[in-house]
Order: sequence, then C-alpha cells, then structure tokens
Amino acid sequence: MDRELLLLGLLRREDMHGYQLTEFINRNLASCVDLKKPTAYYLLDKMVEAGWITRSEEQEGSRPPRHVYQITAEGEAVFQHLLRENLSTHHPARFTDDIGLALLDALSPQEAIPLLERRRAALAAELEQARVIPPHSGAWQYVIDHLVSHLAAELDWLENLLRRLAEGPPAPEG
Amino acid sequence: MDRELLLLGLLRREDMHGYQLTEFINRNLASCVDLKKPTAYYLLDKMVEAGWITRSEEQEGSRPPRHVYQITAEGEAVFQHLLRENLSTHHPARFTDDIGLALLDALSPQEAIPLLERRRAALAAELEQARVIPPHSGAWQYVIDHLVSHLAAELDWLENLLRRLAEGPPAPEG
DNA sequence: TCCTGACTATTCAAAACTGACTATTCAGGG
DNA sequence: CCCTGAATAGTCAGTTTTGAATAGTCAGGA
Repeated sequence: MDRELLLLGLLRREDMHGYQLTEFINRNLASCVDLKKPTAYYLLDKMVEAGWITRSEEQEGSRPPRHVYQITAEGEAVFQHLLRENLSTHHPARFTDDIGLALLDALSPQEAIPLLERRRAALAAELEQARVIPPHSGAWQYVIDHLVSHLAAELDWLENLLRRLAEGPPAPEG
Repeated sequence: MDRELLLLGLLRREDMHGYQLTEFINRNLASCVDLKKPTAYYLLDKMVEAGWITRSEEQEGSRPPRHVYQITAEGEAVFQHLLRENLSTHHPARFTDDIGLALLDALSPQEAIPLLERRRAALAAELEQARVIPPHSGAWQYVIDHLVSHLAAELDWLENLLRRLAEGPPAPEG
C-alpha cells in the first residue's frame, strides 16, 4: 500500500495526470521509490475502481486528451489512515541485493577484496552525490537525510569488512 | 538475479529439494531475503530450463517422490559470474516502505510524534533481537552484521528526527 | 518543407509473483 | 485403532509487474 499512499499524497496537493505523477516521482523520489510507468497506471486504475480517486479527460489545444486524476473524500480518508499506519510501524528493510555476502566464502579473500573495493568506490560516490543534493523544502529533506544515513552506515560496514578480510581469513581459533 | 544466485549458492554445497531450499532460506536468511515458496519453484523450473540445474525424482520409503535439484557445470559457471558481479557492484537500497516520511507534513508534530514513537519502539526491539542471534559460522555472520548496522543507523536517524520534531516545526527563519 | 530526435502520454502482451489450496506423513492422545 | 494438529512437499488460478511498443507534439536544422 505504500505506492498508493504516495500517489494519494501527491494528488491531495494538486490534481495531476498519470505521466506527470510518474515523472515527479522518478525525478524527486527515485532514491526511495521505484515506480515504473505501467505500474503507476495500473495502480491509478485500481484506485479509480475503489473510489479513492476520479479520472477526467482534459483537452488542451491540439494535444491528445490527458487523464487527470483527483482525490475523493473517501481517498482522503484512506490517505489519513494509510499515513498513520505507515508512520507508526517499522518496516524491516530487506537487503536481497546483498545476498552475495552470504556466499562470500566461495571466494578467497584475494579474489573478494578487489571486487568489494569496486563496490566501495561506487558506494562512496553515491554517498557524496546524495550529500550534495540541495536542501529541498519541507518533508522531502527527511527522505534524503534518511537515505544519507543508510548510505553512510553501509560504507562504514563495508570498510570494516574489507579490513577484516585483509587481516586474514576468519579462521576458527581455539 | 539475486535469488538465482542464492539458490545456486546453496545447491553447489549440496543437492536439495524444493521445500528444503525454501525452508532453509526462510529460517536462516529471512532478514535479508523474502522468497515465497511458489516463487522458488518458479525460479527452479526456469533454472532447469536454462540448464543451470537438473531435477531428479527421489523415492524414499512410502513418501511421495521429491524433486531433488543438483547444479550443473554451466550452473557453476553462472554462479561464479553472478557472485563476482553481485559483490563488485553497489545496489542502491530502496526505502519504499518509508515513503510516509515524505508526507510527514500532512500531520502536525503533535500527531506525528506518538506515531513515530511506536515505530521507534518496534525498531529498537528488532535491533535488540538481531543482536542476540547466536554467531553463525562463516559467511552467514556477515549478513547479520550487515542487518544490524543498518538497523542501528535507522534507529539513530529516527531518534534524531523525533528530537527535531519535538523542538518545534522547521520554520523557515530569515 | 521535410526530417530527426526528444518529450509527452498511454497501452498491451508476456513475464513474474503470491494467496490459498491439495495431498501426504507423522507423532501423540483418547 | 482412530482422530487431530503439525510438518512436509508441491501446485494452480488469479493478480501484479514490466519491457517494449504505439502514437502524437514540438523544436531545430538542412
């Protein structure tokens, strides 16, 4: 329900059409949400069916008509509910992408270290970039801060891992 | 490709059947991978088709026959490739579930604080639990350490946010 | 004026995923 | 011996997601 929450949150600020919604999200919130265009249209359709939003055609000049969405009273109620639920619960993060770490023992440290070095470089670059993002106004900033703090933690952890690997294999000593 | 990598990584240690694979993953790696049973069978089917693994029937006593999977030479090559790729690239984490943060300005601090307090409590509990997990042997430990470091960062960040909210709204001063 | 590449806006067929279900074995109590 | 609940093992119908395609507009250059 998190993407629905986001779409409702944007539509309650102002009416928007589908393309505008996805562009906005992918430009401003790419760091925390990945919402493909077809998925957005799919969700919007479902929300129309559920009565949370309505769709109307907007003709502008000679352009093909666009579908503009607006939130309903019921949608606003759902938004209020979803937002409270979302804020009050902790969603355990999943790190599926990092599963390679569990299989690290398939490689020797000599092989693993250069690979992880490359990862460290990419991560450091992303962190630097995230820190440079100009301070947005209001709540957007929370999302960036949040991201930055996780990237920093990841970098710390990775550097620590590299140190441990360099020091030698975790031989079971007795 | 991350779940394929994991399945290959397990199968190259020993032959396993479908149920065994999903149980193992859900018991030991639930903190970083969410792999539903039907998805696992789906992926295994595809990997058989691709020639990465083979399937054979195993009859044991009066039990219904089980499908046992074993990795092929091609599968081992794919594993080696995927592991190197996975380790060497940084996969930007997504925090879709935390999207409520971007919409925090829909609530007054007075309303938001108790909600976030509940989240803080749940998060702190999970962190404590993760820290208590008995040290696994070998590489499994990396996955736990990784999780712990992110949970700790999340808690820090959340407590910082709560402090900022309590101090007052981020009024634009000039 | 016609062409090209970029942007706007959406759709669709195919792929991927999951909730709910089926079916069997086994251990223990009555 | 029969019943029940838990564990094992897997399947399937329906939902969700996505890569790729469609189709129009617009700006600028040749």
